[in-house]
Amino acid sequence: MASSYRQQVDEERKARTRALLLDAARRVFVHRGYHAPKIADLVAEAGLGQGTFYRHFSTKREIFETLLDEVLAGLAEGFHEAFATLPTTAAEYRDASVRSVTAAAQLLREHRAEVLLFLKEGPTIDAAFEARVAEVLDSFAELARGFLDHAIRQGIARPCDSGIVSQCLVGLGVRLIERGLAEGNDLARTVSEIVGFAFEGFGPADRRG
Amino acid sequence: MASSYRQQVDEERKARTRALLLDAARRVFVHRGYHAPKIADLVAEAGLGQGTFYRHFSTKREIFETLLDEVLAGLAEGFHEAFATLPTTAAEYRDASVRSVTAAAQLLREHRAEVLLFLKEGPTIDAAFEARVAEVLDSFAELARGFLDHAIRQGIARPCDSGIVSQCLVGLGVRLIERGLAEGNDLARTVSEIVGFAFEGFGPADRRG
Amino acid sequence: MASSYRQQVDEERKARTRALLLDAARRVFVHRGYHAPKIADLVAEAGLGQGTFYRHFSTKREIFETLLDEVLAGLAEGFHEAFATLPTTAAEYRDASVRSVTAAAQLLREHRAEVLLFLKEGPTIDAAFEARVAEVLDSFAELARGFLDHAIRQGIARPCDSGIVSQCLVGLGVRLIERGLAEGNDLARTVSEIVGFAFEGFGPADRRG
Amino acid sequence: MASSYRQQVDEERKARTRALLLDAARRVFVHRGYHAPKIADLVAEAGLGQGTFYRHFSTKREIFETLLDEVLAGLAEGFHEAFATLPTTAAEYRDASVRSVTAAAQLLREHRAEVLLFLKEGPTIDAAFEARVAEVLDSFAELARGFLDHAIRQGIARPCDSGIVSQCLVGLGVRLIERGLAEGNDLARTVSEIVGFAFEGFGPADRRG
DNA sequence: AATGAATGAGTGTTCATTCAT
DNA sequence: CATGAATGAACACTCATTCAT
Repeated sequence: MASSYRQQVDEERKARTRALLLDAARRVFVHRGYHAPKIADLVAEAGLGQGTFYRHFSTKREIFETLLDEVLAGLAEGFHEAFATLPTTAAEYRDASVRSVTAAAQLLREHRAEVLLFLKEGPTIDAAFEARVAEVLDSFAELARGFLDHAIRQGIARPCDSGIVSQCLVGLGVRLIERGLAEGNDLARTVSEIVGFAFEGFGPADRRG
Repeated sequence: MASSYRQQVDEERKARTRALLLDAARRVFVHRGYHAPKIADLVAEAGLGQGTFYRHFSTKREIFETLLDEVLAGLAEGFHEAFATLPTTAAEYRDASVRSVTAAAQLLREHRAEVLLFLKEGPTIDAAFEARVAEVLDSFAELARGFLDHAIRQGIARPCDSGIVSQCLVGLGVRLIERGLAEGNDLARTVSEIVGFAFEGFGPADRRG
Repeated sequence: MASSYRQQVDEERKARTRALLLDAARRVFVHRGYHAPKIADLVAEAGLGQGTFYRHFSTKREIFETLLDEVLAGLAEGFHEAFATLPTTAAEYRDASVRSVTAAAQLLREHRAEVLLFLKEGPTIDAAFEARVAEVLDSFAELARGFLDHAIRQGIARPCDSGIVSQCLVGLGVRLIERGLAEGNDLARTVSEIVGFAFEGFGPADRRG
Repeated sequence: MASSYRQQVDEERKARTRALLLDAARRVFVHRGYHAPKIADLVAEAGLGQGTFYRHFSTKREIFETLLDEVLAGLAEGFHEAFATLPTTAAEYRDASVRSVTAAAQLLREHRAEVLLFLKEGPTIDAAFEARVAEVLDSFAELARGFLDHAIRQGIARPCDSGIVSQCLVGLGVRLIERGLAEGNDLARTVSEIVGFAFEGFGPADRRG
């Protein structure tokens, strides 16, 4: 019993130390990128000993990946929720889009620093990590494409190459995150502009009914 | 003078060696990114001695920046040409856009590897380099915004927040380059889809006249 | 506290390692001078790893200076003692000089290797180090000058330019150290000759009373 | 004949280049010491090409030694002259000493920078060079000892250990050169003090007749 | 003969990793 | 479990030397 208690205390301490490391790593990576900081910088920020790092992670890459796994896992649920329902009528479609995009933008805004980290540094770590980033973005494109194909079939959307257009939507979203165009109080405004652009482009209003 | 001849010969040899280095660096960076290769890898690829590198560049960062200065300088002219004229009527506007976007896409396609290198690795080198990349992308956004504002004033385009929409266009373009959606024979097709999307969005066709 | 114990143990280990380095450096510098040995030679002599050097010192210059700070600090006390008292009568003066010079010579003899190192290599390291050596020698000259001026005022010494004569005394001492003329059993003999020369020169005995 | 003319022109050019190198080396060594400057610094100061150095000398040590051989050769004659005659009477002895020391001091003053270079840097180059410096100083000591022994035998000088006293005289001289105490207009004064000190020491005047 | 571009062995220095405490 | 001193492989960089011109 005593030993089991001891074991539990140790486990908790270990978990706490690990959390300190991950938190420090997040701050350091966000501030200085992936490549510049050394292991020594991470443990210094965490206020821990040099050797402690290796009791929890074996490389800088590993702690970086762990960090982003956590971030992605945190986002996944929110996204699933944001894009849960497929609208069926044209009227619903636009409103639903505004709601979904707003929810997504809010989510991303809350985790902007980490998301940017993932987008910016991820592709430069190694081929495997680059593939992960590509996969995530492609999964968004797939999501968008699903909606778009559905809408086209329903006659709600103009027939178009959904493969290309969905990638455009992803690119557009990434750029807006990078530029921080949904920061401050601009969110509603920005979402409205995005959805407007996505639905109608910037072409002449008079061509529309 | 013999000495002047000697001087010229030496200069040419030096220029040739420098070109060998830059060329090798381009191949290596495109293949393995900025961070992974060591100076030794660059000179090995160039077939030159280790010390030769330092007669021409003083850091990896310097040769990388030189390389991309050359690439950007090479692209600048082509872009200037591609977007030289502002159309005045709605009919012209779309055709002109197709022509310009096609020209730009062709240009980017020819230098895709270097452009991707610049976009992917640039922001991870240091703050100064990150700023340069941001500046280049923003200058494209500014270009787009100028066209858009002009078109809005002419009544050719729907009134919209040109600041946001122009950034969307940049993001969309970057994503298509990254995904290679204008490779192969798809260029005309892709351009047509982009322009279609940009002018009309994916909204219902029936809303248009 | 266990952690305080740990801290102390680590501190001691670090101090021991530092001492090993300084000791090895002394042997190597004495044997081969300042310029010839590489950092690698110092750590090899100490039986330590290459990187260990940089945990304690940042340049060869730094360890050299540290070494000589220690030597000078060690000598300072002895010298202070050796030259503590100002004699007041002519009879005392000569005896006191013999005692002081003997004590100083003994001290220097014990640390001859390091003193020679300081005198020989110090001025060739850089301007700052050269200035330090000059300062030390000048401080000896000042010391001598003080005694001399005192003696002149007391009528114990012949009026002379104490600035020049004190520098002569320093030079004479340095030379005897360099030539090792107080080594072996010659100390008493040498001191006697020096004091004799300093008090009476080599001029004809018959000119004296 | 033509070829012989060409040969002579080439030889002269070579000699001129060699002189440029030696002159530049002297300036650089005097200014920055032996160890700090690289070959590149020597040729830069000479305004010559990097490779040119190796057509005349094979190492930095060689040009340094050549340089000092020239300096020493230049001094040798002057010294020989300065100390040519052995005085025979006490009266002569002191005057002759003043004359000799003055001549020597003038000579050294004219070449002070090179002499200091030799004294300071010489012993830190390698064992062989150190031995050369020691040999030169010892030869001066031998010279002094010869005079001293002669004077003692003549009853002109007080019997003393001429081995020790002659080394004292050398050390005293070296120190005065180092401190520059015979610069400016002080030469006569300094010489007078030196000779006074050497002949009579600083002991009480009243002990003398 | 003089040149200066090219060279690569040699060296200082960093930093991920180990391990005794 | 946590630590931080010690480590040495890895790397950046220098500079004496060579050699084609």
